[in-house]
Amino acid sequence: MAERRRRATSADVAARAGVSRTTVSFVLNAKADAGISPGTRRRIEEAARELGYHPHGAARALAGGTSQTIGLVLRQSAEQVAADALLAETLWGVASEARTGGYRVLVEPLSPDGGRYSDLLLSQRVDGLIVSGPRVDDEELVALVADGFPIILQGSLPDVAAPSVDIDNRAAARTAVEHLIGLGHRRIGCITNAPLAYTAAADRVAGYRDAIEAAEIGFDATLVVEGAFDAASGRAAMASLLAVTDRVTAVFVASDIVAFGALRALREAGRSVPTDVSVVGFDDIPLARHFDPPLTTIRLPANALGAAAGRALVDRLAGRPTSERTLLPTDLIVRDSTTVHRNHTGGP
Amino acid sequence: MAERRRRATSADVAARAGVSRTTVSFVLNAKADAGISPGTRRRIEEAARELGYHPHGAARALAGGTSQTIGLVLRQSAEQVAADALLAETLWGVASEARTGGYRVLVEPLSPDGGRYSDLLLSQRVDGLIVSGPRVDDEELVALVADGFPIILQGSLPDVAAPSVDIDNRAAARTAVEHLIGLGHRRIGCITNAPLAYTAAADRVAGYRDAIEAAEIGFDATLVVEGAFDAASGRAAMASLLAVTDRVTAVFVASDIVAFGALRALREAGRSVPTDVSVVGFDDIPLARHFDPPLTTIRLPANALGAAAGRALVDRLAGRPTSERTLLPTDLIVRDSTTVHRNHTGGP
DNA sequence: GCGCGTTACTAACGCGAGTTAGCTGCCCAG
DNA sequence: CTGGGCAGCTAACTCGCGTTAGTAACGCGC
Repeated sequence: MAERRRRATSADVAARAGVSRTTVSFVLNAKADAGISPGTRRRIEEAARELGYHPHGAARALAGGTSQTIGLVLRQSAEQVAADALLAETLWGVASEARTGGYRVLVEPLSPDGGRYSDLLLSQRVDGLIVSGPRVDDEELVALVADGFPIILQGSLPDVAAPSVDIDNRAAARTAVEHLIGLGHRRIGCITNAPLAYTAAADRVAGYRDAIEAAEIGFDATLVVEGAFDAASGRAAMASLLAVTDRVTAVFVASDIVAFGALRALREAGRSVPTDVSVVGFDDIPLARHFDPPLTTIRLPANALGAAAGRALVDRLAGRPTSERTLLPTDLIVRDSTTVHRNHTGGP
Repeated sequence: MAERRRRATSADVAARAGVSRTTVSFVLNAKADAGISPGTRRRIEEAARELGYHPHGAARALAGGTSQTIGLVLRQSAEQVAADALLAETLWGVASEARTGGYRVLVEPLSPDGGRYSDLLLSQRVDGLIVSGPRVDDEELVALVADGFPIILQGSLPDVAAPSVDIDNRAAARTAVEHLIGLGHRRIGCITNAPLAYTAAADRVAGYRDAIEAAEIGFDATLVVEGAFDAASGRAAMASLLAVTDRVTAVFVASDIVAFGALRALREAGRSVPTDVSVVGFDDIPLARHFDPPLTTIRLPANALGAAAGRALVDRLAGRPTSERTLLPTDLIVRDSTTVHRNHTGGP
């Protein structure tokens, strides 16, 4: 294996250009206030290029007091990660926005139970944190926020004084269900994306209920069944929903992946979609448009969500004002899994 | 916002414990060779706890010469990332293995065309790199490897002298196609997972060809159609395959996601799976078992792949010997999308 | 009572940068 | 001829920690 030659330091550059280290630092960091003659500037830049000089990150972090790195904490279990079709896209959004702000991204995947992450911040390895999928029982998070550390929440968490970036789950769910109601459906089931301890899941059910009650249909708790991240849970939930009542003509499933399982259960029960039962999903994963039938769903802007979180953190670190709560818009994407209720006679 | 009090340094701990900074360093880094009395040790540990001392990462990196961070370069476009259902799982594997080795993971998503990453290494922000999805035309990579930097390739790249971790795409593809041949199929199509410039895609086609030729069926280039990462490409590829010939009784699709599109095209053409056409996929994404019909496919151990790459890099950084080429095993998962050829009379 | 080996620690340097305070020469006004 | 101001640069300190070389105290054998 080739032995690497020692890295060039700023002192080497200074020596080669015949100036002091200070001047090198001024030139390479574009300090405008110090008057440097064009000739000197050129000599230094040339020397740096010839030596292949790259400033040492740690040294810079130590002297400058900033690591130019942000942390992304993924508070999800391994299974949730595997099931989360949009996580990579969100990560991409965070990273690209971070990069334009001059930051790198350190990723810390952490199961909800295991492991602390405060050390990242306390050891100054990162300048700030984006916490994805925060849970209410996370007292570590609460403590860090109380200490004034720069933290952005990706997802919702009431009673925590940190800026958050999210979609309006409740309103989006309501829109989805109103779509079904508009098609004449009255017996509408709901399958959650996750246990209700997750605020996103609870919010989506709340949106479902909003729509139901606004239409004066009457909320029926037996029509709400819990799913849990994956298609298998959706299949089971749909089966149990069909066991309780065979009168639902539409179902709102708060996750496309869970909905995929629900579609399978409907197929197995001999119900055709959308003829017998209309289905609306949530997320608009890339595969949703190729479901059988193509799934009507709510588009969740994963990349934009990551980008917004990244930008919020970068802004905060730069001392720029940050909005406390950013809600990104969602869209209802109507495809072929929903249709008018058979006995529906149409609008007014 | 609460103003944070200044971090405690090791000097603070030393002062509080009534010893020198050196002793603090010895105790907290568990240097066994320096004899420290139990009493002193206890005093120091207590002082550190009371002050909430956390060693400064950058200072430690500067003094110790190692950042305890590894970089993960994702050489994929944004669309590829969105379509890659297993990326998050791989990331998880890398991170967890890195953590047990005392490393953190810095993620650098980079479109194939845009942006350099050598700076990460040259500025010593990371101690080593895992490059996922390397391309042959990556001269930056070649240069870094030639300079002896610790780099692990996730994926295959002939002629680059860096250890790599991958699956045996060719053998796995061959297994998949042999499964079809064993069921009596003779006219077998192939839809790639990506353009053939990608080694993984080329290897899988090679495996397809191996099986075809070993069975003395005769390789027919018109039966090989290119897919490109997503379901839409699979749909188009399948449609064009059906346009060329309606005599294929089976298709090997080198990606589950592409296969999902292919299934759709078959449905639209009125062909039922597996009765009219058998389909084998590749990857075993979580949704594959819920496809209609549940997809026979090759399981790609995504998490293990990430873990193996992480471990290889950690080993290499620790100076332990590393195998040049790690090939992880794959399994054929037989589900319901494949069945015996209609006119097949059975085995010997 | 001297030499020698432990035991238990510390002084001081180095890592590679950013940054502050100040120094040197030169030009020009007075 | 002197003083002031500015352009252009540098000496020296700082960040927080790891580490080498070395010191002081103590016990012990003879």
